Amino acid sequence: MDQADLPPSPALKPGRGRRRAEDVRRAVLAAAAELLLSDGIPGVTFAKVAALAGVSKMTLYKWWSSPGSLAFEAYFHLFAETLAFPDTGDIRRDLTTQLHAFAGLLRHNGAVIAGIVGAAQSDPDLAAALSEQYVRKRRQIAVERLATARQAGQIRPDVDLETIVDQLWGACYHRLLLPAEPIDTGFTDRLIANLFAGIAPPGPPGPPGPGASPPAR
Amino acid sequence: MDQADLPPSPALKPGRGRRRAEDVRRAVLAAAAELLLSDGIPGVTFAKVAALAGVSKMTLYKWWSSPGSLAFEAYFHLFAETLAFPDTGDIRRDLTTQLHAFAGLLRHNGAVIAGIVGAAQSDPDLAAALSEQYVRKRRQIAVERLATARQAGQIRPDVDLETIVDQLWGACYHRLLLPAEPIDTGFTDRLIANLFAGIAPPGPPGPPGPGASPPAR
Amino acid sequence: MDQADLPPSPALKPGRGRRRAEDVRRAVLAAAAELLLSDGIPGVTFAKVAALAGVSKMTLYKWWSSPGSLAFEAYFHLFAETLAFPDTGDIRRDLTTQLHAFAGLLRHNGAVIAGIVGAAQSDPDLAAALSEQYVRKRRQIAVERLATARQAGQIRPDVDLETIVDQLWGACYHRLLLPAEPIDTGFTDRLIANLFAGIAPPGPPGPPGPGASPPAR
Amino acid sequence: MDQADLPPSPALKPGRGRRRAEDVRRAVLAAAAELLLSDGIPGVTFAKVAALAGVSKMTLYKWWSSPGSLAFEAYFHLFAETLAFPDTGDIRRDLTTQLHAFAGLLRHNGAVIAGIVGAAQSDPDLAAALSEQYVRKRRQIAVERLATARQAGQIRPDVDLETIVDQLWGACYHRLLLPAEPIDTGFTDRLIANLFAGIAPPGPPGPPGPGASPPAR
DNA sequence: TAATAATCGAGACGGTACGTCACGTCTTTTT
DNA sequence: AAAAAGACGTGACGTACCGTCTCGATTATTA
Repeated sequence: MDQADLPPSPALKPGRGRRRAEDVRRAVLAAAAELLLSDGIPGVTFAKVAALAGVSKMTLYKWWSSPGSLAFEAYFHLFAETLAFPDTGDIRRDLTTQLHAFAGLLRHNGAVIAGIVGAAQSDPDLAAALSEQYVRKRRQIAVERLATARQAGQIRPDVDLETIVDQLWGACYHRLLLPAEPIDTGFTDRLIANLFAGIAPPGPPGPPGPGASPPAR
Repeated sequence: MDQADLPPSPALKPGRGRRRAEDVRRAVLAAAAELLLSDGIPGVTFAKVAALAGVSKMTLYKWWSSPGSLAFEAYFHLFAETLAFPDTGDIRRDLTTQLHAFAGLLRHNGAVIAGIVGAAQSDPDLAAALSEQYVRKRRQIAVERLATARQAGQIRPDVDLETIVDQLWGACYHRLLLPAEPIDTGFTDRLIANLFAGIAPPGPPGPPGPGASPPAR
Repeated sequence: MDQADLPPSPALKPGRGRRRAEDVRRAVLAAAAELLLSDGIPGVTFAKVAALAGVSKMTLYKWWSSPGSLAFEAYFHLFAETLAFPDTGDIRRDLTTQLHAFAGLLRHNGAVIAGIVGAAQSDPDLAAALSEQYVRKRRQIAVERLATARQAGQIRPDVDLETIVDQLWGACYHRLLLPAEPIDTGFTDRLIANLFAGIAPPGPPGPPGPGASPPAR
Repeated sequence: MDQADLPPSPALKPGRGRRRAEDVRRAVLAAAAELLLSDGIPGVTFAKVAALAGVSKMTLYKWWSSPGSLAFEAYFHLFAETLAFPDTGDIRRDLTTQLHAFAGLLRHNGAVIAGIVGAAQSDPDLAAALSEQYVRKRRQIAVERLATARQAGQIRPDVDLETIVDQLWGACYHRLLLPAEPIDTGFTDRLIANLFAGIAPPGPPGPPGPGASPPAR
C-alpha cells in the first residue's frame, strides 16, 4: 500500500471529523505482519489482528476490505520491495542478476508469497490489490528494461516483451505455486539461456544465425 | 492421501456387510462438483456437500482429508482429463495443438482451476493430491514427448526439458494466477516461437547491425 | 434529568460562549419521535437520532442521559398530555370519563408506553425521569381529585387514596404490561364498580345464604 | 419453564441423531441464573452465558430464542415457584396469605422480576414465554380459587373474576414497575379491604349491608 | 469591532454483543 | 458394523450501537 492510497497522510482531508490515527495503522500492520510470518496467511484474521494490535475490529473493517488485503499490505510494509531492475547495458547480465535475486526471494519468502497469491484466487479485494500494486507495476518495470534492450539490438525487434515476462518470472511462479522442481540459480540461468538462444537445433529450420549456444545443464 | 484411502476403486473394500459405498461416493462427487461449479472452491464445504448428497459428514471426513481435496477429486471426476499429448512427429506442431487446447481449458475453466491451485497453497492435503495426481503426471507426459523430440533432433541435445515445461505451461499458469494479460492462442504461439527461435537477434551474438526493425506489439 | 440541564429555557445560562440552539433541541425531539413511532423504543438510538436530526452524537450525550430518556421526552413532546382530570362533582362519573380516555390511550399508544415503561426497568435515568415527570404527577392529580370526593362524602373517610390509584390505573397497566385480557371500557367500568360497591355479597359479612346465583362473565 | 416444554425430556424424539445433552442445559441455566442475579437482565447475554457455562453460542441460539427467554427460564428454574394458592374455605384469609407472600416475593426479587417484565416489552419471544408459562397459568389458578369462593357465596355472583386479579396482583405489579409507593403487607391488606367492602360510603347509594369496615390508614 | 469561549458538525476509535457459518469430534440410533 | 442424523465446542465472520475522544467551523457574548 502506498503513500497516496488508503491511509492518506494526516491533514490531507479538510473534513471536519477526527483525524485518522496513524499509530493505529502502524500497530495493525505490525500485528498483521507478525501473524503473517508466524501462521501464514490463514493466521491473518481480523479477530486475531484486532486482539494483537489492541484495536477494534470495526477499525479493521473500515480500512481494509478483507484479511487478505491487510496481509498483503503488511507484507509490503515489511519488505519495502526494492528488487529494482539493474541496467548495466547488458540485458542478459541484468536478467541473470534480477532472476537470481528473485529466486532467492522465493526461496526465503516463498511460503508467504504463495499464500498471498493463493488467497487472492478467492478474495477479489486481495486480487485487486495484488494486481494493481504489484503485478502490473513489476511487469511494467520489466517490460521497460526489455524495451531498452530491444532498442539496443539485444532482443529481436519482432519479439513480444510481455510474453518474455511470463517465460522468465512466470516460470518461477509456476514452480512456486505448483511445486515439482527446485527454484535455484541453475534454473533461472537455463530460463535465460533457453529463451535467448532458443531450443531449436541450429541449421536449416528457420533463419537463425549460426550463433551456437552454451551448454544448458 | 493414500492409494487405499481416498477414492477406493470400485469393490476394493472387503467390508463384510457389502457396503454400498460406491453410490455414496458417486453422490458425494456429484454434489461436490455441483457446488464447485456454482459457488467455486469456497462453496465446497463438507457441511454443504453432506446436505446436498444426503450423506453424513462423518462419511466425508472418513474418506477425504479436506474439502479442498474433495473438490479436486470432483473436478477430475468431471473432466476425465483427456488433454492427451499428440505425437505427429513434429514437436512444434504438437506443442501448438496442445497449448491451444490448454489455453482453451484455462479460458473456460480457469476460475475453478485457479481456485483449486489457490486453495492448495493453504491446504497441504490438497497440495499433495494436486502434486501427485496432476502436476507430476502432466510434467512427465510433457517431458516424455519433449525427450522424443530431442532424440529426433528437433530440440538441441543440451536443453533441459523440465525448464521448457515451465516456460510453456508455466507461463500460462502465470497469466491465470496473476492475471494481467490474456491467455489466447496468439500468446501460446508466441511462447513457442520465442522458445524455439530464441529472442536474441540473428548473426554474431555481438552488436547487431543498425537496421533495426520497429518494435513489435 | 433536571430542570436546569436538559431543556433549559432559552437564555438562562450567563456563560460567555455560544448559546444553546433551541432548534437543535426541536430537531432532536422530532427525530426521536419519528424513530419512536416507527421502530419503537429500541429504535431510538443516539446514533440513529443523530443521523436523522443532522446533529452530532456529542450533543445528544450532553443533553440527554440515555436514549430512553430522550425517547421519553420525545413522547411527552408529542402528546402534550392533557388527560386532565375532570371534576363534575360526581366522582364515579369523573373516574369513568378518565378511565375511558386512559383505556383509549393504552389501546392506541400502548406499544410505545409499554416500551417506555419496559425500558425504564433497566435504565435508571429513564426510570427517574418517568417517576418524577410522569408517575408522581399523575398520582398526585388523581389523589387530589379523590380527596375532594372523600371530603364530599363520596368515598369512605377511612380509605387510603393511593391504593385506589393502583386498583384503577394500576390494573390497566397490568393488562398492558402482562397482557392476557383486553383493556376496553367494559373493563374500566368493572374496575370502578368492583371498587365502589365491593365484591362481597350484601348482608352480614358472615356466611351468606346458600342461594348462590350463577357466575357472571 | 417446565418439564414438558422447551427441552423435551430425553428419549422423546425417535430421531436418529445424538441426544440432547442434559448437563449442557443445566450448566446453561446455572450460568444464566448467576448472571441474572449479579447483573440483572441486561447481564444475561448469550456471549457471557456461553463463556460462563463453557458452552457454544450456537447451542444457545439453537435452544433459546433470545437472551430474555433464557433468563426467564433460568429464573423459574431457580424459584420452582411454589406460591401455591391455599384454600382454607375463607377467601379473604386465603387472599391475604397469598398477597403477603407475593408482596414478599416482590420485595426480595422485585428487581429481577421487573427486569424480566421490562425486557418482555421489547422481546416478543420472552413475552410469549412469559405469557404462556407464567401470566396465564397464574391468572387461571387465581380465577379458579375465586370461582370457588363465588360459588360458596363469598363473592357476589355478578362480579367478573378476571378484573379482580388485576385489582389485586395487578395493583402490586403497578407499584413494582412504576414505583411510587411501597409494596408492604399494609398495602395488600388495603387492596383486599377496598375490594371486598367497596370504597363507597354506607347508606343510600346502593344497597350494601350495614357492615362498616375498620379504619384503613 | 474584535477577541473569547462555549457549542456543535463530523467522525475515528475501543469495546461488547449480536447472529451466522463451517470445521471437526463425538454420540445415538437405524439398517 | 456402517451409516444417517445431529449435538456440541471452537473460532472467525460481518454488523450495530455505545460512549469517549478529537478536530475544525460556527456564533453569541464580552472586552
